Amino acid sequence: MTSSNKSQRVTISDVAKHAGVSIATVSRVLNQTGPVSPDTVATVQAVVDQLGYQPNRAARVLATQKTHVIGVLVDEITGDYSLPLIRGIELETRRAGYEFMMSSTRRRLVGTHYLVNETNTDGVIVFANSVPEHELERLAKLNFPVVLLACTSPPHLSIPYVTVENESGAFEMASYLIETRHYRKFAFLRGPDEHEDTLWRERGYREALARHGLNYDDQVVGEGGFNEEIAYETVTQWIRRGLSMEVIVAFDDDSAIGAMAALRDTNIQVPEAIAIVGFDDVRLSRYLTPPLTTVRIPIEQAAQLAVNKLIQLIETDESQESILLPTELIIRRSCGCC
Amino acid sequence: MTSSNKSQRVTISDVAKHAGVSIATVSRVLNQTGPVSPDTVATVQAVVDQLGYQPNRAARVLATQKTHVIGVLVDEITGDYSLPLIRGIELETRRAGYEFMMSSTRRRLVGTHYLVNETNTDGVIVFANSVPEHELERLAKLNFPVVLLACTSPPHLSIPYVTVENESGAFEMASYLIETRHYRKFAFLRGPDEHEDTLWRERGYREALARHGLNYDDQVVGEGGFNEEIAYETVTQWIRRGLSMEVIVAFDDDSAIGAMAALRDTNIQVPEAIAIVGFDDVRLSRYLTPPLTTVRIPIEQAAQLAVNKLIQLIETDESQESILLPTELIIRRSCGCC
DNA sequence: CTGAAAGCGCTTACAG
DNA sequence: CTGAAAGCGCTTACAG
Repeated sequence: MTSSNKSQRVTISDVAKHAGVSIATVSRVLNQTGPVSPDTVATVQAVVDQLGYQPNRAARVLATQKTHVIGVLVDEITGDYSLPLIRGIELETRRAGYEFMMSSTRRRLVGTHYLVNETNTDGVIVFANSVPEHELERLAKLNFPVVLLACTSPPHLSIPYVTVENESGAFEMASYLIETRHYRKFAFLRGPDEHEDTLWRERGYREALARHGLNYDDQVVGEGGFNEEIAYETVTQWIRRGLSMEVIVAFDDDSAIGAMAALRDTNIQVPEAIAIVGFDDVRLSRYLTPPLTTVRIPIEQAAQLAVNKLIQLIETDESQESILLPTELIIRRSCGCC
Repeated sequence: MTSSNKSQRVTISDVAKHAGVSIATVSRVLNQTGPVSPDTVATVQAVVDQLGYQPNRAARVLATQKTHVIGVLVDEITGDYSLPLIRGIELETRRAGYEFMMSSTRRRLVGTHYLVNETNTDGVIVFANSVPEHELERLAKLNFPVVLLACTSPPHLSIPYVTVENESGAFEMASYLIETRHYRKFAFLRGPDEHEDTLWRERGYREALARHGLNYDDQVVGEGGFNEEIAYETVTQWIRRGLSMEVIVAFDDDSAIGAMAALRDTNIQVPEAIAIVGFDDVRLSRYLTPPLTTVRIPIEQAAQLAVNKLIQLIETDESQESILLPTELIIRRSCGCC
């Protein structure tokens, strides 16, 4: 091995020296800015290749005030929706020649700033409720580019966002269950209140029930927590207490999975005795026994659009309207359809 | 909104001015380096808080030659193993006060450098075969910190690595299938040759078969591709051609899932007619019907260890031995056990 | 304990 | 078409 670590990294001065030009000229050919004679371009290029020169990122960032990095703030990297989300972000940032830095906010060290912020990115994507409102306010005050993913903006901030039609998705699901499957006795597994999805989905279900003369509040309602374990507990309690229901409507697939496990462990047949539906359509859902009826949300596409919107905001300082992506009802056996 | 974007961001000079000290002093209290009087510390801290000052990252990086960012190179962000991998990396980098940048190398633009490299990170984690050997050579020549994850080092480079005991995992699985389940007719769904896991697992299976007087090459062997679709195709062809087997041994869970689908679609009972086993133990596997017998690999833990090793390499320029994590046989119904 | 100044490696008006 | 020089916002010897 050669001596110390990075001392010998080749810089723009090295290239300039070898090519017999100024560093300004090297910079110009590298960035294809300003006029340079073809001969000069050729020599510089040759030297760059020969030396394997790559511009130092920090220096370039400092000079241009652009990082070409976008930040991604999520509450936790867990749950099967995370993967398409990350894939969408990676795909689209790379396509745009950007990089991304992701940080989860949940268990962050108290008192420190977020690891990913306005000092090391050109803008951030904020997933759902991962960042408290006062931080969004701070960023808005700085006029720092932010796009929300999977939630809407606090009204007074009007931050652009990309999310999905939770309300109509829930409405359609409930309508299907009532009109086509003729269910009347529902049990709901809600998500966390902090999570905006919970509110919209509940609203959609309420609305559909009301339309058919049913009252949401008369139904069995419990905590699903967007979480397998919590849902398992809740459903087990329901069974123990002898509550009756025709269908369990989970506010996301993870809690539907927990519910299904709870029924299996109490020897209750799905969907013959009790039907189950979810929300999200994670990869697992189609493989369950029975396969899970659910509402598909286009999370990868939403992530890609959020990236595009953010980059546009960064580069042009303007953003068009926020985006509400359609959801799709996915009928499988768990709802008793076939 | 205030005028332009980032012009009004507060810098160290602003803090110095407000506090009536030099920027050197501000820097000293911020970094807790060098001696500063308690009074000065207090005033500076007050000004920092009041102005909401956060040091510019690029400037700091340029001055210190440390990014506090590690790079993660993967071939593609897909497959269920990606999630624990990312989670492990995020958890451990954050714990160490680092950030990470991830980039997939597969569909990268030809001719450009990797987006994540020695110019914007202090070191990189390279997953499996995502980076060609000549690039590893280039980084080694620069003495740039690299840790391999889920593969071993090219012998002449001796790069530290963290991977799992694929060979003994495969050996144990095969031994169990032969000794306890008494299978003799195997069909293997191999992974891609470029993927080192394929080689080690195959070696483990060969060895176990040989020990029991069976020859690997006499068995049915086909492409699983670490991929559901490819495995589905292969198994469908096997059935169509009337090949017979007692158990399908997939080199990863994704191909096991594809195999299971193929058998279901040809009305062959698992495990009664043909048993199936996988490798990895992704989240889905326990939910399949029947649940999948497989070899669990501790991917999240491996990722965390890789991060630790890399950071140690960055900070002390030395690395202890490479790590081979144990695997665990997970027996479920798909192998015909119960 | 504190400050003036050099330096990190680039980009970009400004002259020529 | 090309170069000298200022500047981006920090850190860190070096003096005092």
